[in-house]
Amino acid sequence: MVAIAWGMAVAPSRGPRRELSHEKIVEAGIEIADRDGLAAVTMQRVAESLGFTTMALYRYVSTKHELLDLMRDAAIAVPPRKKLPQPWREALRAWCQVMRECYRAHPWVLAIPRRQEVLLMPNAVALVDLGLQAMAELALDEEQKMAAVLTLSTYVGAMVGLERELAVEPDAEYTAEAFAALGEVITPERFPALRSMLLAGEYIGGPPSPEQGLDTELEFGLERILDGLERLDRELRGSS
Amino acid sequence: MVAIAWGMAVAPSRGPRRELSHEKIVEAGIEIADRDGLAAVTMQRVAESLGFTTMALYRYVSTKHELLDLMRDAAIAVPPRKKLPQPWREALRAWCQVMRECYRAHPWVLAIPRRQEVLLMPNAVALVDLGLQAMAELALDEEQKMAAVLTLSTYVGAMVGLERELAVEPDAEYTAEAFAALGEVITPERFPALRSMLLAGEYIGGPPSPEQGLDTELEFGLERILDGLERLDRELRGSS
DNA sequence: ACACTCAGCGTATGACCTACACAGATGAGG
DNA sequence: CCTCATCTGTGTAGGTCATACGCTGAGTGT
Repeated sequence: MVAIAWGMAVAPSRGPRRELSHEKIVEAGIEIADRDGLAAVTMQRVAESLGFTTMALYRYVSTKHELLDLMRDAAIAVPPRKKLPQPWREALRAWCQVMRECYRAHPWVLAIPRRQEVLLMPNAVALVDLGLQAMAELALDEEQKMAAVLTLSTYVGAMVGLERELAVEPDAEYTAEAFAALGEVITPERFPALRSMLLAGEYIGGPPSPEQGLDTELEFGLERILDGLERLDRELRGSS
Repeated sequence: MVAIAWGMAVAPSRGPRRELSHEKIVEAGIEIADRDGLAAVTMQRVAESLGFTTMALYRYVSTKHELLDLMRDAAIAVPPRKKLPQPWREALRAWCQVMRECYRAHPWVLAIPRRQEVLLMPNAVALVDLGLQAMAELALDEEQKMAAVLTLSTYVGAMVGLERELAVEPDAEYTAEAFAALGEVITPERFPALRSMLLAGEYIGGPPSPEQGLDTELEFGLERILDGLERLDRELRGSS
């Protein structure tokens, strides 16, 4: 499966000529997911959008989940030879921006459960590499850099994921009246810290978020993490 | 649905006595999810584990997803009157620890797609409140505190979620040999930063992770975020 | 030329969620 | 105390999915 993603799958030479290809199938799947969401990606629908029967797909893909994995990796492709700005802080911001754009363009990616192999697929690897490049000038050791890459990518993915999940439909129960009604159960003694904020409408996904997603919040967390990395970098330099 | 979670659902007084209850159903669902994973939670199986027919559940829950939402909120209950240590940094660490334990005890929680309403359910609210309590002494304003709560909870959830996803089964393709084979496609010019680390086995989920999950990495990111908050706090105090 | 291999198709099976109608229980109002 | 609207749990049935299996015919290495 990793082999397929790297384009190393060996096409058999014996039988009839293949009319489909991994690329076509993956592309069709992505198109459907982009338009109608991951739930609409059904073996049937992918096949018929290509003009084939459902079972034809199984000559190329051993399981639906394998198709999804391939779709993910294809969807998170980084623009090749992407140049990162300087200094490292700007580079990491740009890197996070790349991921954010990927996820915003293909939000369904974040709903696909991950297995270990996906970490070895080409675009996942490329993304990690780019993150490491961004941190080239930092004084962290390799293990720390890898942990930082993981932290940032996980964080960005999770925030965009949350944003999309919450945005699926403005919920009928998530209104000002509902907030007010909750004022009765959200008593000061049970929820000392939260009560005032909730009544003021200051709550997750409340204003100003509805329009702009969780952009402000994502930005906030991102800057904290970068600050944290900066401090670590300084400490490591200082002690050497 | 939010009403059900808050125990404010009005039981009708007209018909036959109810033999089931939301609590029993949710509990049965949790038990199955804990034992066999979220995929095993099927209306049929929940019902039969209680000795009823599938359709009986729909008198209490309008949709399977509603049951899952209720299960989540029930599963993330914080020990009541949980005391947080001092100072704020220790408090936030403890808060994250609480979440981590929740997610480790009920990993399936992280696989349930979230809708806006879930943010209004009692234990979700309690968790936010606890996070805010932990930050009481910080100089951040309310919006910043809320963003910090969101950042930390999202981050911890995502890391534990990733950990569980990757741990489902040690993948057959994720071995030392596979790494070596990838050495051929992971060329220095395409992946300048990564190559040496990959060959040294220093990669996400590689050693020392297999045994201990992503604990080290989670800890790393957490400390960076806390450092970032500390810096922001200092800046806000300094400029006042 | 032959035999083996493989592509795409049709059919079938077994989960699963959930809509709908039914029979009996139960309590509110006269 | 009677009556009837209301609600409970049940049985059935329909629709959607993933995918196993066997078939036909195409193309290739020997």
